Amino acid sequence: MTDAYTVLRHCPLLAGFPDVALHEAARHARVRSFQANQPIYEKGEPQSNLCVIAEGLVRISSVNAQGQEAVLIIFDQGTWFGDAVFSPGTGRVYGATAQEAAVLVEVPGPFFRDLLKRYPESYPVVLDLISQRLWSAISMIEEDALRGTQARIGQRLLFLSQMQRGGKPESGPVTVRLTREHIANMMGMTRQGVHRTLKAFEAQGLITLGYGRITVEDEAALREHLATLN
Amino acid sequence: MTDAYTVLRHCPLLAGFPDVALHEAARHARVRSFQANQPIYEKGEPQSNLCVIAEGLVRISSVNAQGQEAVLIIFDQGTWFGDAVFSPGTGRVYGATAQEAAVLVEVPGPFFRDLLKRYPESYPVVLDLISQRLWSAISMIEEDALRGTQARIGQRLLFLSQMQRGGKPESGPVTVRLTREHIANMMGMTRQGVHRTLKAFEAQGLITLGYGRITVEDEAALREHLATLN
DNA sequence: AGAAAACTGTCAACTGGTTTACAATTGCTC
DNA sequence: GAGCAATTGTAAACCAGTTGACAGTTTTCT
Repeated sequence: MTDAYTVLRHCPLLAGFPDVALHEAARHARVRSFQANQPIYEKGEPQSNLCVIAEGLVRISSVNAQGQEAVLIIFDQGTWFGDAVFSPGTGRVYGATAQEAAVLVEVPGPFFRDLLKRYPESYPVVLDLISQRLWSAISMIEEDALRGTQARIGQRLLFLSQMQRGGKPESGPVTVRLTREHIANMMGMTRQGVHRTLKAFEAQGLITLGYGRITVEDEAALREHLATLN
Repeated sequence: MTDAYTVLRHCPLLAGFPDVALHEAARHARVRSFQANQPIYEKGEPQSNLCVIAEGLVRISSVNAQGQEAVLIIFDQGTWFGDAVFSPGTGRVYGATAQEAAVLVEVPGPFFRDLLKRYPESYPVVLDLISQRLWSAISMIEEDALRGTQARIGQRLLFLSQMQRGGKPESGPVTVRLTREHIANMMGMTRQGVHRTLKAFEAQGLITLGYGRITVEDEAALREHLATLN
């Protein structure tokens, strides 16, 4: 099920393109597989491919000189990434790593930008989706500024569980396969600091903790709880 | 000097449009003046105008139920804002306020989106600039996660002073006209907490503090100092 | 000029998260 | 299935930043 055309066709970013265009893109695309924790690209690499996730999870992150990692976001099946796609010449700004085993469809940047020019009717969709990413980034900055750690961690869990569901309606528990340390790196906190909050959530029956995974038992209940605090 | 065409012509977002298009946009535009602290639009308003700053400073922010304000960014002369421009139908996501007395050129959203379709050669510039905003938002999230408060405050001061210069080369002190409280609201900190760091920077001769203003004496020196800590 | 409003400086008590350190568990590998 | 690496749980000392409170300063308004 890793037919390049099918994967591209289901990617929201490319929804504005006619089928001909996507078949052409599929011919120019390259399908690559990655093992868990294998790097996809590193900060600074000059490439500007558009990457669409056929399967698996991808972690976008930044590592500073002291070796601390900031996990910026985790993308799942069907979504796209590749930070230099629309600003050629800058090179990759952040690093991408396979969080779990993953299969990517990669469309060369120059080819993709050319395709956009040839099918300008696809631009509005692309603009809309990028603006939405901009807002969700800004809303994280907002939450960092206004809300306490409990609310921020809870919010992030909701975000991750929604991503896991892939947009499907809520129904029953959702398991997020991330270590406490990954969560901590997403929040700019320590593992121990995150632990305390998660344990509190678990005591309230909102989540269940396991080795390398966190299960959100009831998204609605968690959301409601978060609204009450801070 | 508030000729709508001239203002639009100097806005980087519109650099891809031919003169005819901008003259047309100018005819459809509305020029409005705002006093310091006057609201431009509030969160939730259904409009989607593109706002270009002819003069003054504009603060984009979000206020929560408890009345705390998160200052997300401050835009200056020549730049543009208006968060619903590219995703019509969502309404304003954040509020905009005149930080100082300001003059705006406002292009109606539906007209602007139509203009884009009629001049598709302008899309790449728009995409590039939006991606850049996305990255600068993400790099703030990254800094929040990885760096200590001193470095973050210093970095923000550099950002603000660069904005004040409007891209011109560094030369001599730059004064940022913001209160300590505004800085605190940008950092998600308290006025007192910010004060301590600023006082330390002043003691090192990196900045000078005044009523309602902060002067960065030497951007290079400040940048260098920030590199050493955290 | 005089008063009110906005902003700034400062300090002590408090507190939530970090740091440091170590033990217990889980899962993978040979 | 024994051994090892990765992950998790836990607790005390510590500390940076908040809270709350108040006095001093600068600006603005009348």
